[in-house]
Amino acid sequence: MPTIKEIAEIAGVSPSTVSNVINGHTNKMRPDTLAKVQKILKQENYVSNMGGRLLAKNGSRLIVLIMTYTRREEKNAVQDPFFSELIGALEQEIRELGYFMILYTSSSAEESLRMVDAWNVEGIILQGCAPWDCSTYMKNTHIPLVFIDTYFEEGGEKFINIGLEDKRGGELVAEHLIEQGHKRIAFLLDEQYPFGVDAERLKGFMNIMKKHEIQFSSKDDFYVFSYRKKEREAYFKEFAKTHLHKYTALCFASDFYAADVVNTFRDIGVDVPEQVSICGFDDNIFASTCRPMLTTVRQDVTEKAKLAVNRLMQMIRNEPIEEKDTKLPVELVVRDSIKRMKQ
Amino acid sequence: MPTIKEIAEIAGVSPSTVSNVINGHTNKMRPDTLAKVQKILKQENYVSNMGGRLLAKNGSRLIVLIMTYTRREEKNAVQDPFFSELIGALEQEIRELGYFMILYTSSSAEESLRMVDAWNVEGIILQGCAPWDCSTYMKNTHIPLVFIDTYFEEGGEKFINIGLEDKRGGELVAEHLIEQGHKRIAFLLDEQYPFGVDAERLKGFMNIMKKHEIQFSSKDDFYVFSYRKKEREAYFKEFAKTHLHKYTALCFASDFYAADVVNTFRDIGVDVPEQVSICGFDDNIFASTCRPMLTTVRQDVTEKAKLAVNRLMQMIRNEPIEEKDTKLPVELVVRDSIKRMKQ
DNA sequence: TTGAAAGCGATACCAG
DNA sequence: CTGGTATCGCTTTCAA
Repeated sequence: MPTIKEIAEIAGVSPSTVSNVINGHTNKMRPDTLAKVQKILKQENYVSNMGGRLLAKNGSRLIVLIMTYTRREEKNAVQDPFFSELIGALEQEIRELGYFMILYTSSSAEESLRMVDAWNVEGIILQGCAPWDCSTYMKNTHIPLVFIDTYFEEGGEKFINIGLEDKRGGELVAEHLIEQGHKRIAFLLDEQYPFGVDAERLKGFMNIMKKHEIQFSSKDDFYVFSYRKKEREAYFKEFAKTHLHKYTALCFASDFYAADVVNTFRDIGVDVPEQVSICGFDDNIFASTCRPMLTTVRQDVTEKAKLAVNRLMQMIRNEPIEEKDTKLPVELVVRDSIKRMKQ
Repeated sequence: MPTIKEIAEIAGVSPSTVSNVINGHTNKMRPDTLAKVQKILKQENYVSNMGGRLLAKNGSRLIVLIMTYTRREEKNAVQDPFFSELIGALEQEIRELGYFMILYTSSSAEESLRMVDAWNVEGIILQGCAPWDCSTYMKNTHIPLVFIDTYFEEGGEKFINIGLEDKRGGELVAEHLIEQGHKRIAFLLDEQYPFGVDAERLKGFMNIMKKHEIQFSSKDDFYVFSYRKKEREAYFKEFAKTHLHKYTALCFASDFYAADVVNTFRDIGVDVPEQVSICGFDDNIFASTCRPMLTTVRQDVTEKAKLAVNRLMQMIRNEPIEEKDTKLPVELVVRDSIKRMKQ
């Protein structure tokens, strides 16, 4: 791995000239020196030493993806195909732009930011940040920062976020169920006091229920299960015994849980959708890998990743951002887990 | 973010002394200077600048995970929970050791190695490297390098690898099926000429078939389907019509495909395990998320990740490695996808 | 149009 | 025991 100095020597020019060629400061340069240096650069297989770059305060070409798992800390979290698809798509975008991706699961905002400083990171993509943590990040760094799927407590209009029409998704679910003749519907979540995407999905759902004057009480028809597999499945079994008779349809904020319920119900002889309809959210691999296949709301994770990186690049290049909070469209995908009720 | 020089100034010592404190060269140092510097380091929240470190040829604290997708390039690859579990576990280990992880999906070995040089990477973990590519890596770098799940074409004894008792896994499958009274068994793969883990799994399977003198011809009883979802499912449906009657059990080299077959068969009214038994491999989330749940061979991905990082650290610290090719144990997990046949 | 030199932050050697 | 100084590779400013 040759250095700039060595290249310069071979080319018979000074290191500055080589540096200029590399960095494209090439407007007032004689074409033949340019050509000569470029040729040697290529032929010697020059790779710029990142240590030098960093130190000289040139860009580090480093983007860090910070993932903060708030719950589902167990294997679930990491086995969730949403994460791997996101990571994969992000990495690809970043690499194709000539950047490198550091993956960092955050224990604390402070720690994350220390490492951002240490590495002179050019941009941060933050996934799974809790609303109350966002401002910690914003206050303590001026590095370009893009949130993914985040809803903010306050001052959110200053943050750049790539999210989803979560509320609309919830509405789609409710509209579809009502259209299919369902009138007694429950919503199940893994969090007593939902926030972020789950809260929005629920909100949209409730909006439509209200609009159509269908009975739904967030006290009686909203149920909370555990994110831990064993407890969750026990809960579903219990639910089947004690509450299921009250409903014709059950809604979930993710396919992961919806698929789990379908399986658990099957194990105890509850037929989906004959005895109860189930609706998921995300349209990830679990939706089509489950039988019956889930009716669900589709989101395009790869698109989300691409947009996040593009937005970040705009910030890095100091371009103005017209749309700070992007909400990608959602779409209802009708499959087999919802039964049409007799009117 | 203060620099060493600034810390030195505040402490009233020289930069060298501060550096010595940071790097633990502290044996011949007066305890009070040590204490003083340490205090200021903490109070000023010192974070060492990685550019400086890199340039001074101190460790970069960088580990790169290179993932080479050979096939299943589509969403499957990246949605495969194996990858996310591996990535997650690797990141955690690496971070806890005070290192940082760069994630890089490789287009070519050369490109990967250029970036390894540029960043002064301390260690490489290589997942999914095809046998014929391994030596490219080995020949062109002296950076510590650990392979995951790799079988080598030749000279493999020089490589450090963390793998699985794949062959034993194949044996377990065959033994179990035979024990359950199956005599007509097919093996299905997504590759005409399997290599790596798939080849070993198949080999182990065939060994046992031969040992028990049960008919299995790699010409007639070995089937190749496509890794593309649509084509694959079409293939399975066709298979059900034309070949299924010849077998009582079907073996796969991954839960991903086994679960897919279970679902596809269900769609066309083929009952698993009543009409045919199915066996998977990996015991990942698809195995227990599928109905009937899959009988399969368990591997511990997290353990694999931990071992890989530990082995890499040994190499980085120049410690001798007693075991170059580690094969983690496998275990048969009996669930519901294999029927006991009448003898 | 090109080059010399300073400086970025951390380390290590050697002198005191 | 501590500090001065050269060094790593690259960028940038300014002078020629």
